[in-house]
Amino acid sequence: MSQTTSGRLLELLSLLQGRRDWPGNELANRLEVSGRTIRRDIERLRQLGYPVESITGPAGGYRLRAGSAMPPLLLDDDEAIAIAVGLRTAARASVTGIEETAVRALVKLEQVLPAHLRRRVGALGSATFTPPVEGPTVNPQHLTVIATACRDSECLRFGYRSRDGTGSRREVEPHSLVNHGRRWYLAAWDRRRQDWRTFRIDRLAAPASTGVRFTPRQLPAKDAVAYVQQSIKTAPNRFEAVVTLHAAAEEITSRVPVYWGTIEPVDEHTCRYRTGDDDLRWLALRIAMLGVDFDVHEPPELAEHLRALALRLTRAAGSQRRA
Amino acid sequence: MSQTTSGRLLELLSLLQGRRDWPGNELANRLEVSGRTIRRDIERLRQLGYPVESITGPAGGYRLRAGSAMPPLLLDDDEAIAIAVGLRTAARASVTGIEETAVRALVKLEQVLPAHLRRRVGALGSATFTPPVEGPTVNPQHLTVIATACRDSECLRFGYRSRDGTGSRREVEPHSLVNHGRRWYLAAWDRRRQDWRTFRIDRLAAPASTGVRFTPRQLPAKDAVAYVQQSIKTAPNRFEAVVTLHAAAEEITSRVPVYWGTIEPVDEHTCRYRTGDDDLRWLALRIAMLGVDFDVHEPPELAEHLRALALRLTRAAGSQRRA
DNA sequence: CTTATTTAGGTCAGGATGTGTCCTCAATCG
DNA sequence: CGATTGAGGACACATCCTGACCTAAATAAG
Repeated sequence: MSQTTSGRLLELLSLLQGRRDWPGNELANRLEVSGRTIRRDIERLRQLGYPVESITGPAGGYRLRAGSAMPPLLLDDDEAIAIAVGLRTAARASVTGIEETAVRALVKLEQVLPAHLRRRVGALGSATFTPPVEGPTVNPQHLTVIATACRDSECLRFGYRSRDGTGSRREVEPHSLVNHGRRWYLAAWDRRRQDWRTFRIDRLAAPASTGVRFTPRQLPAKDAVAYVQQSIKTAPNRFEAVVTLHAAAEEITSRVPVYWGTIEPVDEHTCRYRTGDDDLRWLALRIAMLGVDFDVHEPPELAEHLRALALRLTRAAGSQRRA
Repeated sequence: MSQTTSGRLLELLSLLQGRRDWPGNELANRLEVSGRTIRRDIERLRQLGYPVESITGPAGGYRLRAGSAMPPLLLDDDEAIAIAVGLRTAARASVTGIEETAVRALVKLEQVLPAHLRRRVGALGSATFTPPVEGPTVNPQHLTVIATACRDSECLRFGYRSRDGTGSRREVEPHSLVNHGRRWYLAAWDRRRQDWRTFRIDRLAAPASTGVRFTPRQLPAKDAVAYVQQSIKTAPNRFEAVVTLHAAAEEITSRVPVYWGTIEPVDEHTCRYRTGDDDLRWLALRIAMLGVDFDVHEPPELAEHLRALALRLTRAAGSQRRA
């Protein structure tokens, strides 16, 4: 029984996080120490920078307030799972600009996530929402494997399906994981080809750390984001749409995430919308979902697709018995 | 300088969570203690149940492994934000079955989230994805306020817009927050009406804790979920759709989350899909997104809406210069 | 194989620290 | 006003923590 006091401090923190108000003597009973020690422990927490409020009088007690720094979070199993799942979706979101941080936090969490919880997260992850019309999806498992390898400078091996469909096995020294547009990219040094490459995460299969350490190289660019940008600027989406929306620009902008394209006002009641995607169905739906009238200028395939879709809807509606 | 050792233990844990491998003497430098003390601290962590692996020899060091219980998570600012945002989306998801836990974790986190971080989360939250055609959205801020009040047995005050559109101010003793279908409900004792009520979270405005404590009452049902179910079973969706899909049932089931309706096979190439929503546009899109041919049986409004949509799409496609 | 590096851990001495008991004060609620 | 609850000083005692020093074992590189 040596570090009872450190352990007790953590337990105390955990109790304070789990409920708002704790009378001192209840804490004393739980932790099996005298009330005086509890007061001293509270003082210790305060000195560590975690503000504990206290209320005197009957119905008084202690309460952990928000301070200026994050205290250690003490989570139970379910909460840890919820956080893991939440971070996975946040990492996948490609909306908020925190995807990379989410992955970093996920790496930190997964490193210490007990095995039985990891299994539960995995089970939930697969049951999780699969968008009906999906663009190629990034596997959050892959993200963490890759981010971990980046963080720890360990070589990675994976299969890769390049743009033209040919497959290959790669062995790389991963540099950074970058979220750009709605996609994830890995900037890495390809060991066989002896050169820098970027890989789209949704195109790679079964990434695994080889366990081999490497000494990080200097990326031939200002930073990873810049590098990825310059590597992919030549290869944007398969379809680039230009449409005129019959609605005010302001009305639309609030509803379209920036990464989904750009809105320019034309006049008070119309605006121009540019957006791209590899998948026509997805592209069409995105525009249709806006719920306003519009005209398609580019590309011809989109118009084609819309006509087909319209036909399908008309047929579906027409098949109803009542006119 | 008294509780240097507890503080140092936390710091050590934080370092070990932030990177994989740490040579002992680097830790010693960082924490400004001797190597012997580091070894002792590591031993302490192990005795607290946090498995620290060690590798001897050159290029050796310490490494925090996953154990059988969650260690305290030590997060930096950005990570805390990512987690908060992730939990918010997880709470809103209504897909995975972990929404309630996500809210609980969120409450725990928000209780200790420093003010400046809270502001950043708020900013991100508002910038966050707003679905183009949205059902009534639940404000995650409301969720945490309500969940906190439930946890701490504090009275709540809020405005409520009932089904028929009339508004009222309520003061309640919150009992539980329940996620059901795609919606959130609050089961609570209405103080003015002296009776139990359920409230749809997306219908209430500006919930705030009054600070008044109450002693929890017994809910007149097995549990909160049961209570909410029995209260709402009379009032499902505004529109209930029945359609026949021209695709195999298996193909569809994998792509439709259960709460979005039921699929029954009809024959090898067709199946019946039942789903409901308050919003026709949303309902229509959900079916259209499946990307298969279909026939609408119910309701007539849906057929109407589809025809209108089809017309819009045809016009949009036709307006292109090239045929 | 040898050597250098790194963790493991025993021992010791001296100072620092944690704990319970006892006490007085201050704040708050009914 | 009285009961309850936190704040915190004082003291004595046991415990613990730390750094210094030492030896052993594992491992990677030459």
